[in-house]
Amino acid sequence: MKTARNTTAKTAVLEIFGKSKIALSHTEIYKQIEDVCDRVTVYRILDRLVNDDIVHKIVDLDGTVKYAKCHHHAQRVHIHNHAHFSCEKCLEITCLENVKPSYIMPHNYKVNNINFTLSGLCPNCLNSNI
Amino acid sequence: MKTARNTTAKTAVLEIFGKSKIALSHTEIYKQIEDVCDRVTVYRILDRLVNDDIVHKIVDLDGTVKYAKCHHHAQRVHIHNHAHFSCEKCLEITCLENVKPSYIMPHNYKVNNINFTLSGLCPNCLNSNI
DNA sequence: AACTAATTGCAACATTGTTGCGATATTATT
DNA sequence: AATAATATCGCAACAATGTTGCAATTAGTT
Ligand SMILES: [Zn+2]
Ligand SMILES: [Zn+2]
Ligand SMILES: [Zn+2]
Ligand SMILES: [Zn+2]
Repeated sequence: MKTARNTTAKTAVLEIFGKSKIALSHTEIYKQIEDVCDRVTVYRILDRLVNDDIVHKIVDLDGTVKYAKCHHHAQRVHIHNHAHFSCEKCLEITCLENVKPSYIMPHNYKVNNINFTLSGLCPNCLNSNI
Repeated sequence: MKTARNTTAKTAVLEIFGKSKIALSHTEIYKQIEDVCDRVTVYRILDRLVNDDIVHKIVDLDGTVKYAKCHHHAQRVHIHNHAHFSCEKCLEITCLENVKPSYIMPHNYKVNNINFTLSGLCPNCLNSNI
């Protein structure tokens, strides 16, 4: 049993997540705190935050990896089965916490987790497109 | 208008896709034909096959990129909106051509494409698990 | 203050994918 | 069959992203 520590770098990363409404990549996070710590440290902090269920990892349609803070509501059990929206124009990824797909699976598969990502135009880009 | 050519390398790649029931990564393909052509050639062939709608690109939950042959049925319009299954044990990715999710989106989003990937145990690994 | 273990920095490495360019091979044309 | 046009290839070099080992640092505890 290891006890997590509150380090300067970890605090900086959490502050960035607190300010952001969208999902962020390792590079985007690192650029904001390159004077605080090393690249590798950011990777390791993100790993730990994912393991501790404080942040979840999202893989975009093109393979880009991003991270977003989890919203734990009042639920005891915390599962990241919500959908994500990937804007083709501004490339932002947003959590769609309330969008949950329904589907019918063939037999003989055991589904443990799902990943549902939609792409297109986000509200911002849709409006500026008129 | 450029006319595609049938080269040795392209034929080799298509043969591999013909034999495989599951999606394949660039590396998996290249390993089978490294005496035929260069790594870069495999990348370029895959790009072209995707553009020509002969193969489709799949990004796994962990960011792994794979490719699978398209099944064009009798439909005129060809859209890759089917789901994929990613086995957590054998790591194989399978196309679930008939699984299509239904969902409700918030307003102000324009959805152009969806990516729906389920993970868990495939029929093979489920049986060998008993 | 001293101790313990989590965390960090750095360097080195691995994997995956891209680009430029001269050489080669395929296809259509004569 | 020879020629011409150009799609494709090989190679080398580069870029982006992520990982690992290990010694040094630092946070939390006693
Ligand atoms: Zn947008
Ligand atoms: Zn999310
Ligand atoms: Zn399996
Ligand atoms: Zn598929």
